Amino acid sequence: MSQTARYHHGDLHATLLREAAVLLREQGIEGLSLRRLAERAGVSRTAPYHHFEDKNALLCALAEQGFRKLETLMEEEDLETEPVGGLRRFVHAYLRFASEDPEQYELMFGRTLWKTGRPTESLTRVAHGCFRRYIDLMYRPPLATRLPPGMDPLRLAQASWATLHGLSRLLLDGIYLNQDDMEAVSDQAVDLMIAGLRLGEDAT
Amino acid sequence: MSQTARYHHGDLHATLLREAAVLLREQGIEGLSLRRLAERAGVSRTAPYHHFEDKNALLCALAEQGFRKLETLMEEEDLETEPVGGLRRFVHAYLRFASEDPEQYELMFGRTLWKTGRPTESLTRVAHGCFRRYIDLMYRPPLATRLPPGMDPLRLAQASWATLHGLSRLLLDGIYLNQDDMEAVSDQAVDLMIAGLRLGEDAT
DNA sequence: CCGGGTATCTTGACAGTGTCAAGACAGTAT
DNA sequence: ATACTGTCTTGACACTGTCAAGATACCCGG
Repeated sequence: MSQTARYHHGDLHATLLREAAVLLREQGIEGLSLRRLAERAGVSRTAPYHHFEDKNALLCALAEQGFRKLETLMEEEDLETEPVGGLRRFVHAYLRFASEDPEQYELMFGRTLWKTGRPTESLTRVAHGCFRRYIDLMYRPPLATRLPPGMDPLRLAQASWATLHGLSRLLLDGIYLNQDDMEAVSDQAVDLMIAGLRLGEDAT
Repeated sequence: MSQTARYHHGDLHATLLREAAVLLREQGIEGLSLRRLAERAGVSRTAPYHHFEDKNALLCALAEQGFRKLETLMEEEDLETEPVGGLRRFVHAYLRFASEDPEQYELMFGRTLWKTGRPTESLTRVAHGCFRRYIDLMYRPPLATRLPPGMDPLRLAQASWATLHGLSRLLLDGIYLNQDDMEAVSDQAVDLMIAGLRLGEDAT
């Protein structure tokens, strides 16, 4: 054994996930084929099928990792003491998350899994947990207590997430936004939210 | 000739575009293969290559059709006499456009063309014309004259389009929005814009 | 210690994809 | 009529995900 090629890989499951993440980042979703992945892991074409049911299942696991990262990112930001500044920093952090690994973001939110593919039960749970955490921001102080009367926190959460998501997509797909504009546009987006929240009236 | 299979199709170019649109709508981008399309047009696998350089070129032509439709849709809405109501109707019209032919919208704005593929010069021109028309809305009355001082119309246009786009994507990819929520969420989005524009102050 | 049983990994094969190369046919202009 | 050009065809290649069968290594009860 030792250096020589072993029949059993040892820790293929983890290796596959790790190498898949690299391949995804460097080559994009289109470049992430099971065969290339297997070759990279030093294993035959069909070996991955003993650790993941499907290509779909592997991609779901990969996306799940992404959502966990996003979740920790959301926990770091403290909106309690500084609502407006915290919101602004969160928006920037979200966009940075999307633009630092665009292909991962695409996988997490794209149609590959949610529309064309079949999202794992596990992925669905983690993703929904992420949304819920965001929505909760609107239901708890300091935001909840400052919403204009009659404004539904759920709807506001959905609309503002949509803005974040739309900015990310336009940027990542390279449609009519580039990285240089991003700073200014995202600040504008925050201003829209703040105005909608009428949040600037008693805090900075 | 007449009923019997002719060697020359006659109008393959137009037929391909027409059938491709049908196939796209019914089967989605993933289901739109050149071979199936050729079969549907009653022609051999490689015949399309005499009318379109590439699969990419064909998809670009298809997306271009979509942008033309979107452009006429934008011209129909009259913001001059009724800014707020017109804006609300425009938002609904945009989302209806996206949800009536989701696969077309995906093709128009998705990564298939803009990131993975190479957008045709012609497609780029039409798409940018569409953006420009939208941006112009912010630079001309009645909107331009009512923007809060210091607000950049370009940034506002980009941010608000991002919101529209994000709503569409979340809805179409079936992530955490469904058609039933859409009405309420889009109204919320309009409210955000209006608040940002401080538009409700002198008109309804 | 040893014999099964099981998890893991392999090769072979199949249907599907986009695309290139070479040849067959039809219409058009000289 | 002859040459030319645009159109369409068949054949082939490399690539994909996935299934079926067989080979190998490990583990656990006897």
